[in-house]
Amino acid sequence: MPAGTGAAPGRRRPTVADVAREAGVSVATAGRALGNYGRVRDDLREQVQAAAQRLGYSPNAVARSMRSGGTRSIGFVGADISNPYFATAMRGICDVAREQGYEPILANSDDRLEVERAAVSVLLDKQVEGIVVAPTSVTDVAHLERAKELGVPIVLLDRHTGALEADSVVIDNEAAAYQAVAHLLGLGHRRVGLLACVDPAEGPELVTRTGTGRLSVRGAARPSIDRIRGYLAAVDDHRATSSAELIQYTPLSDAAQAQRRAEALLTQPQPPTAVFATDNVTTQGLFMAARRRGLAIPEDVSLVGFDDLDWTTLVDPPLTVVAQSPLDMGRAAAARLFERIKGDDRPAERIVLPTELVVRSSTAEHSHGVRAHSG
Amino acid sequence: MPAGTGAAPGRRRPTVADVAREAGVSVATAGRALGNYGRVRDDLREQVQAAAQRLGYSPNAVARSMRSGGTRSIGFVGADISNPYFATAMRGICDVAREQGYEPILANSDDRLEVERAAVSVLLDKQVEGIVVAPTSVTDVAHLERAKELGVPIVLLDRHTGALEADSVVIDNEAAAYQAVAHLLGLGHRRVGLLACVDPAEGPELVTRTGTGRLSVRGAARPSIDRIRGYLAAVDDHRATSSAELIQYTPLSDAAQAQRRAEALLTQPQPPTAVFATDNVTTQGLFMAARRRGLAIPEDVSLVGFDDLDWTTLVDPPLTVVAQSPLDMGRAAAARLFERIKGDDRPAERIVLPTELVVRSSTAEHSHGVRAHSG
DNA sequence: ACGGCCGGTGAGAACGTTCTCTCACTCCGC
DNA sequence: GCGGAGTGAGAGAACGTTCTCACCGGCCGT
Repeated sequence: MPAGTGAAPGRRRPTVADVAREAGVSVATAGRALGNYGRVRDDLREQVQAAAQRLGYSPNAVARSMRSGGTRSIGFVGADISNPYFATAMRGICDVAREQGYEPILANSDDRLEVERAAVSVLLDKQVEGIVVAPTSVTDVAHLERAKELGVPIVLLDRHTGALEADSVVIDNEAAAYQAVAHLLGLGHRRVGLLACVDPAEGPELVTRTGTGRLSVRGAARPSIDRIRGYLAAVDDHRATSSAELIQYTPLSDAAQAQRRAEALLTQPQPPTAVFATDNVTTQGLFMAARRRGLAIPEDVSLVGFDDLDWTTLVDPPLTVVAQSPLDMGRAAAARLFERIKGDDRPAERIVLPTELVVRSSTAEHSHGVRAHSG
Repeated sequence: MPAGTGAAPGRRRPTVADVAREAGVSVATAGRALGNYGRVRDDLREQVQAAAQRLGYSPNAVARSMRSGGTRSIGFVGADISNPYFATAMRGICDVAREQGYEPILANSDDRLEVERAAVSVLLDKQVEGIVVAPTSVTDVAHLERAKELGVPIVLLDRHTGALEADSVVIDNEAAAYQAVAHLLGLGHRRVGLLACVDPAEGPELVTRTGTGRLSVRGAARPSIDRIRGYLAAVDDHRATSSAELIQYTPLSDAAQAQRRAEALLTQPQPPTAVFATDNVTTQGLFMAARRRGLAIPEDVSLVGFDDLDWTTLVDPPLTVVAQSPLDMGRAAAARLFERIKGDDRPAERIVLPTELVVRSSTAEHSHGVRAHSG
């Protein structure tokens, strides 16, 4: 028999029609037997399945999607998959998707709005059934609105926005930052620095002094902004030093730049005795800057970082950090997405996952600092 | 005008037929105007495009794929996207794919063959045009063979196999390991330990003593096996101590287990004075084990790790490592894949990317060791 | 015994796009 | 003025699957 498992590359895939012919039944019956829908006599079913086996038939998911509308694909749009935060979140999304029999399509936005827009557009054209997105902008959400209009549910990861009626999976960034900074202030530090992950051009405009002399931060609920807000609130509540010189800004995903900004922060005339970094890149930059400047941690300067990557316990001293779980966040986002895909139409929900301040050895009492303010 | 940008969620997407009706032309003409094929009169083209704009038309990629056969999707199957190696490789793949107008679909295999098989099968059903895979097995490749038969090119990442005629992007694992171990031996170490990433049940069976009294490793060209081979060759060439007690095995992606094995290695009666770890997980376990046991690096024990993750320069002392570039490997794999997709049918090629031994401060001369063997 | 019901089958439509084929019309040269 | 070439539009097929519908036979109830 010449037909069979020959290895001609690019051979046309057998179709239901081929199987039907081989089994001597109609296309409809073959379809029913293979697709497990409708009713087929048992002997015929086996006959069809045997024929399918012989021909090495497997269904064409594209044709199936075309007919039935469902692609069993979802999309994930994040800034950068090589960032451990997104990589781990993606892992969580993949796991849940696989349980549901779905495959995720990945797109990097590099935190650029036009790239994100294009990515979402392509995903919609590919008829994904839902999208998890860590949005670049929390104001410019027309492309996400369009997805919703087309009936494609959106779940926001890491960032929440009031501009879009969509589920989101976030942490309480303000509270987490507040807790971290309050920890430092509780140790007696009065000059606490901040290394924030915001475009440097944008930063100084965001933080302004109000009429009452306090610093405040404008802007929508991006994680870094909320973390700045938490920092300012803690400093304010504890009547610690509030000064623009204690704040440095650095763009996302630029470790070298983060380190330079950190060095600037640490080497000013009246340097902070403790610093809080708002994400894993700035944390790394901060640690390296302290190292390079020969500062002893925590004797010369206390450090609190963000994200509990595994290297934080490998360094000396182990770092005090705010820990979140991107794996759980990815899982939760995907789980919520599948509820929506299955037709859940409750009002949009904001799912807030817990963070934990993990106190290690990079923070200590400020020995020669101002005494706690007397009442 | 009631029709327009109403926000009824789940509204049917407009099709070419809708646009044609709106523009008052035939479906064929609308298709030509929108798809930029065939010839259309300029005024009609503009008319159609205006109608499309009005209706918010965008093409259904599934239907397009169905008709034309190309899905503009590729697949990537790796053990675990949350592993920095795979995450970075995926980034490289994504970048090249985007340049080509393709989207990658991601699947984790967890290094389990049956999961990998299922993933490849689903990808094929989804009609991906090519697959990059970091295969779990280098012998059981029937599922990859099937892809090739269907005309879907395969590029192997990280692992090469003679069992399949397919391009591969790898590093020279044996040479890299040899270089690392030779570096240690050159520093005067005679008892060099190995922490290898192989299933512990499998490990002892792989490494056996030959008739000439040498240790040798069986098995196909998996990275860890080749690295063991490089280790053995270096030890052998330099007539250093070759002993089963100097080798410990640990399964993939289990940092805790890796640490335990590393401690066992370091605390035996006659411990090694230097250790080589074969991948990033074992490197981390090794470092932590040395730390926990209070061993000074490099005074008490020299360490060489694998993979230059950013934490290797954050720890004290900075680690000597074998560096590879998963980003470049991902890029190269994707680039090769697209050549294949475009019809390149040259014989399969093995693309070997360079590695670099980055000497930092975790390795030093063995001070009180045995003198170099006299001739 | 006959009508209706039901399990089981086949023919064919439908999904939305691309592509082939046909045909009408225009313009040019002879 | 007429034929041929060339341009551009429309009708319809095709991709592979699922689903609707019609049909056919047997069985049951009356």
